[in-house]
Amino acid sequence: MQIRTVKDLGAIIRDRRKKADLDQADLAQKVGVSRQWINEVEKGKPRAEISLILKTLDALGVVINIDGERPDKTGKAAQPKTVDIDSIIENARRPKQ
Amino acid sequence: MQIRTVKDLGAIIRDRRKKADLDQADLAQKVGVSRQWINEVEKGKPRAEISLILKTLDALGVVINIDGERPDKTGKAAQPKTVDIDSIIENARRPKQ
DNA sequence: TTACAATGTCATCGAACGGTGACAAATGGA
DNA sequence: TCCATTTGTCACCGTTCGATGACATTGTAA
Repeated sequence: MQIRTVKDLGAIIRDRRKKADLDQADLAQKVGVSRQWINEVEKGKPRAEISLILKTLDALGVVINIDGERPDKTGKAAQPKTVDIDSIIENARRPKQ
Repeated sequence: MQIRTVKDLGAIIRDRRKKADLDQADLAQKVGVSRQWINEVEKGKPRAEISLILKTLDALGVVINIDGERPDKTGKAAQPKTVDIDSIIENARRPKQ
């Protein structure tokens, strides 16, 4: 499954927590955060700290990985497969602003 | 590649930024954050906001995905493949604390 | 070396963090 | 239904966030 938003992340965490037969308090203790924090994160808290998120996923045995470039049609910020000469020239132009 | 720590994340971001031929200021503008924030994140800032991290990865065309259970030997918090009856019973026991 | 771009670092500031303690609402079993 | 567990939500508080502006350091091409 692919993760693009904090809501995706919250859904994953809630799903895995339930599959592990843990309540929010159990998971909170395992991770070392408050029960309220787990609750908010599962609902998609946008400003949660990345390291706590990583600890939470780790506690649930969830593996995050990165693929190569995003396939063209899949994401909104598709990457050009070839070198973008124009942008390189643009970057090389002297007055950046 | 697998991501387990904020340092992994920072390394990915720096690597992809350079491959995209962007400097920190370019990426910052694309994501909508300050150049300093990009700088700190690339060095493994542990308390960065998850939503900004996701926006950054998206801007770089980096796809994050989740696999099933972590393979036994790979991670420190390995998940039992079978149902853990003991922990279920423990959870079911009346006085939680 | 000189000069400029890129990166690293600092202080300041308003805003939001996460923890705690408490209570209400929802859920589920007897 | 009753009752306990779980989840959702609130106010308070000390800490840290990320933006800004400035300056130092490093990298690199002329």
